[in-house]
Amino acid sequence: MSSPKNGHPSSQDIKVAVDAAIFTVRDGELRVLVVQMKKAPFARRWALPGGLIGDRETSESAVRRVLKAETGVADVYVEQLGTFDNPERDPFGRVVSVAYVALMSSADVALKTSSKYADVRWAALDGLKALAYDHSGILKTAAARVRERLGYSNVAWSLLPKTFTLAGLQEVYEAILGEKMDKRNFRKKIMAARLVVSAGKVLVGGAHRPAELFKFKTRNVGLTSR
Amino acid sequence: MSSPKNGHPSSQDIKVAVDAAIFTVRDGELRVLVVQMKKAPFARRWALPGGLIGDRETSESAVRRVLKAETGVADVYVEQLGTFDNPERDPFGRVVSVAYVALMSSADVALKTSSKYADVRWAALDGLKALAYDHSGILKTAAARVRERLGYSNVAWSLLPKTFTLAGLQEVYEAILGEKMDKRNFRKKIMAARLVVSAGKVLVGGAHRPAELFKFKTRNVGLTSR
DNA sequence: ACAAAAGTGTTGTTACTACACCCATGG
DNA sequence: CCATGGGTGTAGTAACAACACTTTTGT
Repeated sequence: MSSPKNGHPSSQDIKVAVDAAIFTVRDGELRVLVVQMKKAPFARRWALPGGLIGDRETSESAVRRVLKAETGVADVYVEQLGTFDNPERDPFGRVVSVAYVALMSSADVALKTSSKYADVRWAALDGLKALAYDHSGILKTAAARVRERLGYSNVAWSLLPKTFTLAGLQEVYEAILGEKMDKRNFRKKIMAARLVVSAGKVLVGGAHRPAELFKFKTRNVGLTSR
Repeated sequence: MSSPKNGHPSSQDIKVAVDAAIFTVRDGELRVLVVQMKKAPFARRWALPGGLIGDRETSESAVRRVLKAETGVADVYVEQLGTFDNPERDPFGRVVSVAYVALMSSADVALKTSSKYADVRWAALDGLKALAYDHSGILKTAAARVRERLGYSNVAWSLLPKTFTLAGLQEVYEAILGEKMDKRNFRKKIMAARLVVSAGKVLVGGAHRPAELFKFKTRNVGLTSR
């Protein structure tokens, strides 16, 4: 059960936080938003953004608050990843963290370094040194979750503008999965999944044959069966 | 991040609990362990077992502690399901609950009604009225997770004795998935998954042709690719 | 000999992989 | 007319679903 019978023993002294692994695709690769810590013992170390949740706030709204604060973007895909609660994970005291995964288009985001952090950036996953707290572990789990979701859903909508070409969509898939795909097979699979429909327009301005533009049927996250 | 820079604001007043959806297969159907509450406002209502986590304890060890207390069984499959944190979920105060799924063989369990609860039982999933707190929602998510896991892993090990017949294994699958399967296809699939190997013995005492006994190659949970 | 559960193969369908050429446009 | 990326089909293979009879034992 969630609580003892009558009132709660006030003995427990645990804080509840959220951490967010916010992904985007940039320069053809999957990147994650990391922030640079100011204070010891993590000064100059990179970490995932996060913060304590409010007394009357869900963890999901706390994540959206953090997201908004770090990126200014609101309409993104957010999914709970899991709760990390090693008692030693935070040197300042007992904090359990509910971790989330988010996906967003980096196009419309101008990262603004808040006073809270020394720096903010979109970092490639490899070449990222040990993060503060247990964030390296969270990040690893988060990246696996994104790859897993991609196949069976339309989560890619939050990484793309409203209309996009199939080649653009394929680039996103390739960036996230880290492998090249066959163009014909990719298009067949996407069409078979029926998540996407023609926008009835073509992309102009390319120096070559114009590409047909598509849009997602829905921006709600739909898991395709299974 | 998990914490503000220096020490944590003592303002936050949230408790952290665990809840466990403990499943077994009994009489050919999937059942869940529920406990009956004693005190208002949930007196006589059923709920999932759970409790607050200790200051120096992980949520997983808290769940194993609860499991041991309610069933006496220790060696079971346990998996984190997710964290439920609606601020209104607990009328006694703000409690976020880390929910877990567990699977166990009900054969070797004698449920003992602890003084903590009015009653304890293995309940079929349908015909279960609204549970206390938000436990109906947790249970629904938990059942979906078990069905999802079953296909891609050997989690069934914790539902079966050390050696078992393929017919017995199939009954477990049918109970969990709620559908009949074809015997030949089932056996092919199980053999192809290579999670199971002959124990070199046969089941005696049946009034008919003896069945070959099998065992899992490993009791660690192995996800079969994908 | 019969009742009861154990065990076993084949066929069709569907999903995925590999692979190469013509098309439409801008310059 | 050429350079560039857009767009298309087919054949082989692997995974899954449907389906019925023979075998082994106890009584």
